[in-house]
Amino acid sequence: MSTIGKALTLLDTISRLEKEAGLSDIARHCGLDKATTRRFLVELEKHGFVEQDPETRRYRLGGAPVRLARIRETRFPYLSVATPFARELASLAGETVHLSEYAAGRLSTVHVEDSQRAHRVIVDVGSILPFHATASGLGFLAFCPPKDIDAVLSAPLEAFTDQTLTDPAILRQTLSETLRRGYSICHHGLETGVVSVAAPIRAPGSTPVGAIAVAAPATRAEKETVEQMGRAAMTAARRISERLFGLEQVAADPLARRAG
Amino acid sequence: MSTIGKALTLLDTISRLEKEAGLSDIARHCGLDKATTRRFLVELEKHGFVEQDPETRRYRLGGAPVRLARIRETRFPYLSVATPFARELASLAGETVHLSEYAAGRLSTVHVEDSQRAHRVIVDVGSILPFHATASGLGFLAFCPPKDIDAVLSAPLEAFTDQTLTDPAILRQTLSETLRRGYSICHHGLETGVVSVAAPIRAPGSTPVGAIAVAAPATRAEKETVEQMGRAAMTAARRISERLFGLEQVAADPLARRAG
DNA sequence: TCTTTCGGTTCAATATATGAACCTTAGCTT
DNA sequence: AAGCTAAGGTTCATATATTGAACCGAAAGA
Repeated sequence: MSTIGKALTLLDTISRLEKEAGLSDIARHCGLDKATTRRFLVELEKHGFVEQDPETRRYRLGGAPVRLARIRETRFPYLSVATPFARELASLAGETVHLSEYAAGRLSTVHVEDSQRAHRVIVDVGSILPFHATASGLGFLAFCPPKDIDAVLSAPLEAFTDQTLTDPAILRQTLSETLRRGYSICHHGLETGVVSVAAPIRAPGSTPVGAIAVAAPATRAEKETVEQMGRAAMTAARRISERLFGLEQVAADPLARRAG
Repeated sequence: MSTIGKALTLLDTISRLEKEAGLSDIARHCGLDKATTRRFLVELEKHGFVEQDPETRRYRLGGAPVRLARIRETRFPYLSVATPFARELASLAGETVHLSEYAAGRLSTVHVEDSQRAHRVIVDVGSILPFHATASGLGFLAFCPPKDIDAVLSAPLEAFTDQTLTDPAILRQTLSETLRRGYSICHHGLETGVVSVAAPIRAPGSTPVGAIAVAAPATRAEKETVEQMGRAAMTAARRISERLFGLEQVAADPLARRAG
């Protein structure tokens, strides 16, 4: 792997640590030499991607990504467009809603609207959503071209619970159901006791860019409730997609839709 | 410079381009060889820091920084804490307000609340604020330790307008006034016709982490108005700082402030 | 006190990055 | 339509940056 790749992997590792970590800790997590780790950290720090606490000497995520994220957001306002719909969906469903975005071959959680209930599903911002074991992943993948599906299903599929689907044939069937239905359903895929539904956010006829999902405790997931949540997620996803891609088309080609 | 440094500089360059750019364009902007540029872009793309448009083959900022930024924001909620105060300040002052964060030796704009007026100052999210030529920069620097001030003032200082202060002696005086006053004032430092005021966001007795600034057209910047805006910015900065660092102390040491 | 582990550094060995030259395609000029 | 230019992308010998075992001093545990 190239040096850049290693450094960015290190950054990713840091982002996944619960809290600030020391040099040796980070080196161990990344499987890198301490000297190498240090040089990477120093370089990343120079550019603001990590920070070192001057007292504890531990390292944490820096401020540079914030600037980049804000720039991206002004050009492709995924969060600012989707968040209000996520909030609406959360209050409608009374359950935790999360938004994910596809980047670097992975689907990662970029926003969470917590349910107001005491008993609710907790989703961490920044967590990676496996394609085969989450509603978001299935809802996303179902609308991808066959080669992407093949790529995911031909890799080893981890069983996170004893009910995680790992058989490619069954998953293919689940995906085609999802495609037909318009939203995905996932029972206990990543964590036992959680049922979730999701729908992809996408330009018409194009690969999805992310997904919106509702996650509920299984005790509140009657068949009919799940269907309601699924349809609501699908509607939210469609409205977000229209706002993101419909308007962009207007901006790019004003004649396409006058007075839209 | 290390390969990592070069790659991150390239990423920074891309973030600064107005719009998506082609390979040769990017190579020229970075002063790198086309082959090198390409390898960097491929590597950055693998990790989601840049995206390539499959049609135009142009490159743009990717989604990975969004995930990192959200993680950082959950650990250090700078934007979510500061934004409401910025909005309040913007409506109070009736002028554009912007928030900046210090990272990688630079102060960069991470949020903007636009003034409602037709005639207003425009600030771009992601723009870099020079320390000597903006209210944010001066307000930040004034509260930094002397060695940081020396470092900035000993480097060449660009004159962005014919009124930009570039004389280190005068700047030192401006900084000490700012320190005494609690907020900075900058007349036509970066752009002619703009007057701005700013105050640093900081833990007590510690180096600032950013600044909040109000920017107004010079035609609306009477001496008294400027003072009012300055005091308002200072108040906003103080309240943001308390929320950020006051609460953190409580969390770290619950006995320090019971029933806060 | 002794031991271990920490953050951080050094330098010879070596793996990696580099860029001139190249290819192919797309658009423009003549 | 041929000819030209510049685009994106690739190759491979060369040059350079990366690597990691061994090292240091400090600090935390035993």
